[in-house]
Amino acid sequence: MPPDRPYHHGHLRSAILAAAVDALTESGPARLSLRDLARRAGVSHAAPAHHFGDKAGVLTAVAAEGYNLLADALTATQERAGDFLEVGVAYVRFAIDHRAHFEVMFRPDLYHPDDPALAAARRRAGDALYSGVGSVSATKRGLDLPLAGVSAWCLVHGFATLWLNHALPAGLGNDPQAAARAVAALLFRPP
Amino acid sequence: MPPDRPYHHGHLRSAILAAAVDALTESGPARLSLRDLARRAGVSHAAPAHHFGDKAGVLTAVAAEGYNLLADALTATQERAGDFLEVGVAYVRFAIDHRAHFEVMFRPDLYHPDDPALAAARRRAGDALYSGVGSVSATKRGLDLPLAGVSAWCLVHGFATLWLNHALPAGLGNDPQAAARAVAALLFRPP
DNA sequence: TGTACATCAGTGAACGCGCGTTCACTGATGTAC
DNA sequence: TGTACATCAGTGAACGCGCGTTCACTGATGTAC
Repeated sequence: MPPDRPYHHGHLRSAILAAAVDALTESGPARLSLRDLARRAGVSHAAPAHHFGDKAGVLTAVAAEGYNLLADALTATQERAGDFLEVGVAYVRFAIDHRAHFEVMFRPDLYHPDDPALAAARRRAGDALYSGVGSVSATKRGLDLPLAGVSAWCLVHGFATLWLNHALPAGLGNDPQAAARAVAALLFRPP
Repeated sequence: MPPDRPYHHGHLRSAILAAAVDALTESGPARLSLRDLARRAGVSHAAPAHHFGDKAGVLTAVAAEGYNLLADALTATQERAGDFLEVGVAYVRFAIDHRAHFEVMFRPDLYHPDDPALAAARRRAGDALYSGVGSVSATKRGLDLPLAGVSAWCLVHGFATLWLNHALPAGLGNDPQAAARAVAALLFRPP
C-alpha cells in the first residue's frame, strides 16, 4: 500500500526546519536525530539527509533562521523605541520566545559556521545590535563605544542564558522582560 | 586470560570523574557515553552505571565538583585582591580553564539538580560570588545591591559564554582576562 | 592467629533499540521538439 | 497540443554500530567468632 501522500513533498525544506524547531524545543540539540525529523515531517527517514546533507546542515539552517529573526526583532525595537535599553530587553525576549533557535545560534560547534547564508544573517543581527549602541548613555560619558556595545551584549546574553537555565535568583520575579530591564538599567542608564 | 588489573579498582569514582572531564573537554556533554567513560577508566562497561546510576549521576558529580572549584577560585581572588572586578575576571578565568565543568554546571537539564552535595556546592559558589558584591562601586551610588550583583554576574557569565563560543568580536584580542577586565570595568567601575 | 562467611564492587555476555548511511529504485516535474 | 525523455526529489530495504540495561557471576574485603 503506497503512503497517503504525494511523492514530492513540495515544501520539504521548510517542513523539516519546522520539525527541527519543534524537536529542539522539546529536547534540545543533543537528542536531535534526522530520523525523528523525518517522522515529524511525515517523510521517509532518508529525506532530511537528502536535502540538508547531515544534522549540521539542518542546524545551520536553524541558526541562520534564528539570526534573521533576531535581526528583525532588534531592528523593529530600535525603530519603535529608539532606546538601547529596550533593544537589550528585546534580545532577552527573543532568547525566551525562540529558545530553540537561540540555543543553536551560539553553539557553532553544532553547525557549519562558514555557510554563506548563515554568515549573512549573523552579520545582519550584529549590525542591528550595534546600530543601537549609539544611543547608550555610555557614549555621552566618553567611553569606548564598541567596548560599551560588547559590555551590553554580554549582560543581556548572560541574563538570557541564566534565565533559560533557571539559574537566576527567584527574587527577580516571573517576568523576564521586567527583570532584564531592571538588571540592564544599571549598565545602560548609570545615574 | 583475566584482565591485567585488580578486581577492585579502589578509586573508581574519581577515575570515572576524571574520564568524564576529559571526555567533556574533547566532545562536550552531548557525546558523553557511559561505555566511553568505562573505556577511558579501564573498567568494564557496566561499572560507571554501577557507581553513578546513570549518565545524569556522573554529570551531577561533575557539576558539584565544578561549583566547588568555582567557589574556591572566587573566594581566593576576593581574599587576595579584595576587588569585585577581579572576582568577575576570576569567574571568566574559571569558565575558560574548566570549560568542561562550566558547560555542565549551567545546564541543569543534564543532571539531578536536587542532589544534596550539588546543592551545597552551588550555594558555596553563590555565596562566594555575592560576598564580593559589597565592594562593587554601585553600592556607593545607592543602587540596589542584589540587583547590582545579578547584573555583574550576567555580564561576566555572558562574556564567558560568548568567548567560549568564539562569538565575540576579534578586536577584543587574545587574552580573555584582559578583555573581560576591560568589558566589565564599564559596569563595575563607572566613571 | 586462623577460619567461616556476608557483603558488595565490579564483571562480561547477551539483549534490543535507534541511529546514520548506502543504494538501487520510483515517479513527478519540466523541457525539447 | 502532444510525446519523449532527462532530471532529480524522495523512497524503503538493508547494513553495521555504539549505546544503555539486564543479570547471573566473581572475587576481594572486612567482620564475627
